[in-house]
Amino acid sequence: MNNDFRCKCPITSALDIVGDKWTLVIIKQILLEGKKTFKDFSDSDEAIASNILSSRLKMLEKYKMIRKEKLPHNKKTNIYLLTEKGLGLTPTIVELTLWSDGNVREYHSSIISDSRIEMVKKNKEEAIKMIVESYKQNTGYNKT
Amino acid sequence: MNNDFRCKCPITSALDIVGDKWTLVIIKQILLEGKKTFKDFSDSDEAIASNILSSRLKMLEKYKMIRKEKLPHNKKTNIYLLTEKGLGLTPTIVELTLWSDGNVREYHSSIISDSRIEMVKKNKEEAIKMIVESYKQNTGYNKT
DNA sequence: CATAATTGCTTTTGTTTTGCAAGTAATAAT
DNA sequence: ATTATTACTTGCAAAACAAAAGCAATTATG
Repeated sequence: MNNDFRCKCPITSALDIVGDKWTLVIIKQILLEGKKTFKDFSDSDEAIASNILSSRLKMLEKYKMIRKEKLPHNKKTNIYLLTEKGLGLTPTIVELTLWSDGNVREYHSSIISDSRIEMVKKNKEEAIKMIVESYKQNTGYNKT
Repeated sequence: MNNDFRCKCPITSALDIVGDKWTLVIIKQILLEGKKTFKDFSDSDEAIASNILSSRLKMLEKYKMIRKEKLPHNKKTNIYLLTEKGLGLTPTIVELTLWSDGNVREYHSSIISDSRIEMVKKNKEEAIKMIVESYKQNTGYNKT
């Protein structure tokens, strides 16, 4: 596990886990787009390949950022849920959204603006809390 | 340029630019560690390979997140400075730091804690402003 | 209840990106 | 004038990624 990390810097170490093209996209999809099954992720706009999705989900489980569950009467479909650790990335995702909104659009004019962004601009702290609460509500969140 | 982006989601588009192992590390080094030359980055703890460093610096320039300058009496050494766009990632970097501090240390016990983290925990908004101001002060920041 | 469809993967086969080592041209220091 | 430094580039091996196909288990359908 220690070899997953380049050095002792906290930022670099965070990026050793979430610093790639897909990890935060998957977390975003769970947190903000209600996605929760392998199929949900596969079908997304971002079109992640299934082998990469599989490896990322395993990594996210390894670091306890998500947990895998089944629904009572379905032995097949896996439900991937964010843990507190995973939910802890909400502020990072919110800040990335704001940065993108202000700085990336000029390079990519068709970026769409989530309606929640206005809420975030008005009261960031509150918006983050609401996003997390809303996620917990929608998933019947209970365990860590 | 349009092909640099996977889809219309702002978060995914942000990650199309900064979503990799190195980009935010370089920005962190400039913002928080006073690094500014090719050599500074090469010599860092993270030990980035020079070809990757070179390609990342070009990409960061392309997206106007950094600019390249020379000092008056040195025709050789390039000085890489953050633009407003680059500085705009300060909140994201701060949030990543906080997340790492709280959630990654258990997997990597030798992570060190920047002294500024306490300041950030006390007053996030203020701390972000101070980090940006401090950077501008130290570099004699004037252009965009 | 037999068959078809779906889900959650794994495997295979390229292609692209990364990492390491070495090399180089220009400038600066001795 | 020679040596060292800086900012790269090049070449090659290794790792990661991507697209497509395959497959086993489960679930839905006629």
